[in-house]
Amino acid sequence: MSIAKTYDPKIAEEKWYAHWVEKGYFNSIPDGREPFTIVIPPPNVTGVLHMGHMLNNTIQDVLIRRARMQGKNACWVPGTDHASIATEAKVVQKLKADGLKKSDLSRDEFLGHAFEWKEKHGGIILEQLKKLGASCDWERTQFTMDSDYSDSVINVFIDLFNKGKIYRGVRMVNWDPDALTAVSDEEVLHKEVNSKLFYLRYKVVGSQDEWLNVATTRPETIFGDTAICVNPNDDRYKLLHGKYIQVPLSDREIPVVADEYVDIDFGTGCLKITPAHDINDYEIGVKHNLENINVFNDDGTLNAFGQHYEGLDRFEVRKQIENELNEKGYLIKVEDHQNKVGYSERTNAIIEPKLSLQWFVHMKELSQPALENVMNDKIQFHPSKFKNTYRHWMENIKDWCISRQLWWGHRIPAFYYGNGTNDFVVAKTIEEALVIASKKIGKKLSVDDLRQDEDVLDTWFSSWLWPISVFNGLTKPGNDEIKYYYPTNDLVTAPEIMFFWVARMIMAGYEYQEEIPFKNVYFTGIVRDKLGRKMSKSLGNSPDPIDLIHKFGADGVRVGVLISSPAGNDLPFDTSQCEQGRNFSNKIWNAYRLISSWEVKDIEQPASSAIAVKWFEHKFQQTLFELNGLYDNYKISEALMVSYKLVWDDFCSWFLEIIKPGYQQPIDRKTFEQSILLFDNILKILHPFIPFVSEELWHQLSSKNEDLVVSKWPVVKAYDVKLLSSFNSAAEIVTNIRNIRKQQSIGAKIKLELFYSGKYSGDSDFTSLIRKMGNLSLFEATNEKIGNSNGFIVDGVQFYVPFGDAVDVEVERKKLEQELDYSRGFLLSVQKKLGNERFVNSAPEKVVENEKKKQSDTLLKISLLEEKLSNLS
RNA sequence: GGGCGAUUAACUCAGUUGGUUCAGAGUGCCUCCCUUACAAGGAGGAAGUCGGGGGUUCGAGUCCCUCAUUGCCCA
Repeated sequence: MSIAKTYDPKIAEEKWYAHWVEKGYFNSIPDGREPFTIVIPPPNVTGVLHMGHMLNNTIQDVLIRRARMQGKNACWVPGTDHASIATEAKVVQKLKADGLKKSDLSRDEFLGHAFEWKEKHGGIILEQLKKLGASCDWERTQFTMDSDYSDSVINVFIDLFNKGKIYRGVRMVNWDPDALTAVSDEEVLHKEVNSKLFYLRYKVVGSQDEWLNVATTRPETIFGDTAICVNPNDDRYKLLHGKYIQVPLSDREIPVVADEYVDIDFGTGCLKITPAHDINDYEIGVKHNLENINVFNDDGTLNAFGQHYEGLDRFEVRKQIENELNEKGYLIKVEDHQNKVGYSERTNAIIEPKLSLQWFVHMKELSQPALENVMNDKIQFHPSKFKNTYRHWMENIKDWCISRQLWWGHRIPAFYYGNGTNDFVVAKTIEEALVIASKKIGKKLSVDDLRQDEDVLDTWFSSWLWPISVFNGLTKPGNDEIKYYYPTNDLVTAPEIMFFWVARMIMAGYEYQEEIPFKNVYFTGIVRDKLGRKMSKSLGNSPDPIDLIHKFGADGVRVGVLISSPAGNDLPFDTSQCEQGRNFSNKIWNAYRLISSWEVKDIEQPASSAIAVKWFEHKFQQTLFELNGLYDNYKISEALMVSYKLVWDDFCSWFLEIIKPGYQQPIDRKTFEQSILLFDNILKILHPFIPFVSEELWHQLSSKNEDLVVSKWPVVKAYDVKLLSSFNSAAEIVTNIRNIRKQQSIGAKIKLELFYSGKYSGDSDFTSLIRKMGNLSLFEATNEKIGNSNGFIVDGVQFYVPFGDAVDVEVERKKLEQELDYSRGFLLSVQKKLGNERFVNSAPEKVVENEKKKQSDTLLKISLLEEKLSNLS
C-alpha cells in the first residue's frame, strides 16, 4: 500500500493554499448572489501572529468558508492598522539603534523612516495568516494610512467639526510621559498597587502654632497645591473656612475651601488640592476658582515650580521630598496604603493627569443609536451577556480625546493663524484653509501665515471607519461595493475592544451610512496558559503559532484552538489540544486509507451494509440539521464537536466497521460507491474546520472537476427518527455483547449465540448488522428459558447469550442483582410520583402518561430480571 | 466604591420555555487488546449532594432570596 500510514500536513497545505489563491476562490466582486461579508479586525503593523489572532481568525475563516459553500458571495477583507503609538515607538527605537534621534529629524524625514519600517514589517502577520489557511480576499488588503483611507479619516474629522461634534479645548487628559502624548480613557489600565500615604502638616496663616494635617499619596505635587479642601459638614474644621494655609517648602498661601467631595473619614479629612494634576482636584478647582499650577514637564520631571527638584523625575522627587519634609518637621507619619494607579496600555508608564489643549469628540449624541440598536438586538452580541457591559459604558460615556502628540498617523487638518483659542480653521488642504481663514478674519493671508496642527489622530479614529472605508463608502459614497457589502455580516473580536472599536464602529455606521456596520458580533475569549495567565509576549508563556502549525499541521491547530472555546469564554490553551486536532486529521486520513485499500467487485451487497448505508444517510441528515442550528447560534466549538463525533464515532467506529469486508475479501460495488458519496458529504461539513486535509481527501477519493472549497454545502433532508432509534437499539445490543465478552474474557474472534424472548420487533433489517458486529453464529427468538446464560435487556426485550464452557455464574448473578436494585429504586420513585394526588391532578396529561409508561416498563423489566435470576443455576 | 457575569465529573464546557432514564460531552483516568485503516488506535469502565443555605412548586441544575468564592467592566 502506497498511502502513508499517518497524515502528513505538508503534502496538502502549501499545495492547496496556492491552488485556491490561483483560482481566485477567495476573491469577491459584487454580483447577484447574497453577500456575506466579514472585515478583519485589523491587526497592527507592529504585530506578529499570536494565539489570540489564531483563535480569532480561525473563527472568521470557519464562518466565511461555510458561507462560501452555502453559495453566498463570501468576502473577507484583510488589512492592518497603523497603530500610532506602538509603531512610532518601534521606529524611534530602530532609529536609536542606527544612531539617530527623532528630535534631529524633520517630520517628513521621520515619516520616511516610518513608512520604510512599515513596508518591511507591516505585512508579516498577514503572511502568517495564510499559513493558517485564512481565506481572505488578499486583493482587497487595506491599510489605515492608504491614501483613500486617509482621505476618509480626514473628511470625517472635517465633517464632524463642521457639525459641531468635534471641539478643541483644555481638559484634563491622560498623559503618557514616556510616549509624550495624551491617550484616551480607554487606553489607561488601572492597577492596584502598594503605595504610601503621607501625613503632612500645613501651618495656618496668622496662627502661632496651629497646623492642619493632610494625607496625600503624592507629596511631590505639593508645589502645585492651590487650596486645602474640607467637607463643610466636618465639625473639626468649621473654624478654618475662609482661612489661609501656608504650603510647606514654599512661600505660597492658599485658601481653605469647603466641598462635599471630601470624604470625612479618609485620611485626616483634609485634602490638598492640586488642580493641574488630578481630575477631581481639577473639578474642585473650577468650582472654587482656584489657580492651576503645573509642576511637571511633559516627560514627568519637575519644572521650575519644583524649585531645587527641577529636572528630577516625579518618583525620584517623591523619595527625596519625604526626607526634606521630615527634616523640616512637616512629615507626621507614613502609612502603607493600597490604591489604584493608571498605567498606559502602550508603554506601561504611569499616567500623569495633565491639563492640556486637545481635540475631543462629543459622544452623547453619537452614542444614542449605537446603544439602542444593540439593546434591541438589531445588532446581536454573541454571547448576549456582553450587552450589559456595553450598556453600562454607553450610558456613562465621556467625550473622546482624539489628538495624539505624535507624527505617525493622520495629521489633524486644523490650521492656525494666530495664538488665540479660536484662531484656526479646519480644512482638507492648506490652500482651502487659506481661503476659509482669509474669509474668517477678513484679511488676505498667505501660506506662510498658517501652521498646521502638529498632532495626529487617535488610531481608533481611523479604525472606527473600517467597515465603511474598506469599501470606499466615504470617498465614493453610494458606490457599488458599499451598497453590496454593507452592512457586513459578522464581526469577530475580543471583548477588550468593545469600547475602543465595536461601539465606535456602530456610531460611525449610523453617522455615515445610517445603518448598522454588522449584524453579529462574536466575542472571543482571552487565550490563557495552563496556569490561567493571559498568554503574552512579555510573559513568554505563549507558543509560537507558526511552530505549532509545523508540529501539528494547520488543521490540527485550528481544531486545537476551537475545541474548547465557546463564545465569550476564555480559552485555556494547551498544546495537547492541537495534538487532539492532529489526531483527528489522522483519523480521517486513515478512514480514507481503509476505503482506498478495498478491492471492488460486482458482488451482491450484504444486508448489513445496506442497512448501514441507509442508517448513516439519515444520521448524517440529523447531524447536519443540528450543525446548522449550532452555526446559526454561533456555537462554533459545539459545531466542531458534533462534526468530530459524527466522523469518529458514527462514521469510523460504526459505519466503516459494519461495511468492512473480511480479511482480503473484496467489497461490493454498491456499498463502495455509496460510501464514497457519504465520505464526500462528511468532507464538506468538515471543510470549514480543517480545510487542508479535507480538500486533499476530496480529490483523492474520486476524481472531480470541482474543488471542495467552492462545493455546495449539503441541504438538509428529512430524516427518519425511528430508523435512527432502531439503530441505537441494535448498537446497544452489540455493546452488551461486547461487555459480556469482556466480563467473561471471551475473545472477539470466538462466535457467540444470541437468543431473545418477547417481541424484539427488531427491524429485522438490523439483525444482520447485529450478527456481524457481535460476531454471532446464531441470533434467534426462543420461547424456552435459558438458564445458564448471560443476559441483558434492551427496549424491554430479554436477550440471552448462553454460557460457553468456563463461565463465572457469580459475575452474572451480581450484575443482575445490581440491575434489579436500581430498577426497584427507580420504580419506587415513579410510583411515589404517581401516588401523589397533587401531581396527578396538576401535571400536564402528557407528563403523567409518561410516568405511567415508565412504571409499566420498569415493572416488566423487574419481572424479567427476577425470572432470569431464578433461572441461574 | 458602583455595575455585570460565573460557580455542573480530575480539567474544559453543554444543559433552550421548570416535566421522558436528565445529570451529559470531549479530554484525562482505570481495565483489556500491537485484531489484517489508524497505538496519533480499538473495545469497555469508574467518576458529580449541579458552590452553601433558605424559599416558590405536585415537581428545581433550571425561578426567587441570601451567603461564599471568582472573573470582567467602570470610578
